[in-house]
Amino acid sequence: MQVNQTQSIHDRLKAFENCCRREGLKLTHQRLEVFRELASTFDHPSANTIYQRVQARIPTISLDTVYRTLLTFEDCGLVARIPAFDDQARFDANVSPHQHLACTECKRVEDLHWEGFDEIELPAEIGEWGEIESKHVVLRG
Amino acid sequence: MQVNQTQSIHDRLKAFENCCRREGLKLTHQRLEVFRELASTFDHPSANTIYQRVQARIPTISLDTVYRTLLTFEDCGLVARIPAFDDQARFDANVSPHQHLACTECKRVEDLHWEGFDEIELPAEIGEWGEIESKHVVLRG
DNA sequence: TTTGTAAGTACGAATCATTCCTATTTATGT
DNA sequence: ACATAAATAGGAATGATTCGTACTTACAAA
Repeated sequence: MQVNQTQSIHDRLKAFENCCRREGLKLTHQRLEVFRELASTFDHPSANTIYQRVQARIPTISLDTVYRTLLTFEDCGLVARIPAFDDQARFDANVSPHQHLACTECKRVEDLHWEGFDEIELPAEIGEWGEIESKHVVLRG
Repeated sequence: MQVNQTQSIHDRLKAFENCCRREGLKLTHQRLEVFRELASTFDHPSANTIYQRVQARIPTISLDTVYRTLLTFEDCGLVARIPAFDDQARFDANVSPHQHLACTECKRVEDLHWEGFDEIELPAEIGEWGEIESKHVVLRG
């Protein structure tokens, strides 16, 4: 049950509501707006950026709530944490498999659809480990 | 101008000295011990771990010096920074192209030689960007 | 070998992202 | 409408990393 990028915002919010119900999460104003914000942009914002944007609609929201909400969503598989830079995490509501380009100059983060990357086989030694959590690519521009 | 993993510690230290001379870096006791420490293990330590280990030989060394030294080495291409976890950077004196497995449970980081990964072609859109800085893989175990 | 000096270091303070604490508020089942 | 467990706000705490600055040292030139 993945949130597909091609769905409309409305459909994605419906899917979001279903997911919350399924996971036993309360459907709060804050969670709805944080998700809506992330689902309606493609610029992979940081927690602080999301905080500032959501403040326009919920002036009293706290940064802590944004952080907690994003962590909750990450645990549910609703959003992906992108380790684009080592000082600040970025987030993406598109959880379908894809990679990212992160510019170390302008701090922009873009989607990268890298054919072949997800197809090549992982080395055998990985069998001894566990589940793959993430694959990440960073470039300088 | 890469420090090859197969070289002996002695040869690697020689190569290190040459690199410092070439870059106009003073060959200080602190730099030598930080490099020696990193070049003699395979466990990809954090700055703080390196600090603690080097303290055995230089009791007065400061954590700040370790951080500055590692950054200097990174700029020279003497060590690689591994963004294994988002709270703490790890370092590797092996700068030849390879990947890493990072266990989110036990925080161990291992080398991963992933045949094929370095061979597959990058998408064309990357031409518009700049130099590739790093490619990164994380797994959970 | 001695010396001048720019580079490097130590150490505490500052920064910045993220998380914790706790009193207050709210979504949701009954 | 109510009870209650979950969620939130806001400020304090944490932890990695970096700065400011006075002291020290590697190294080149004499």
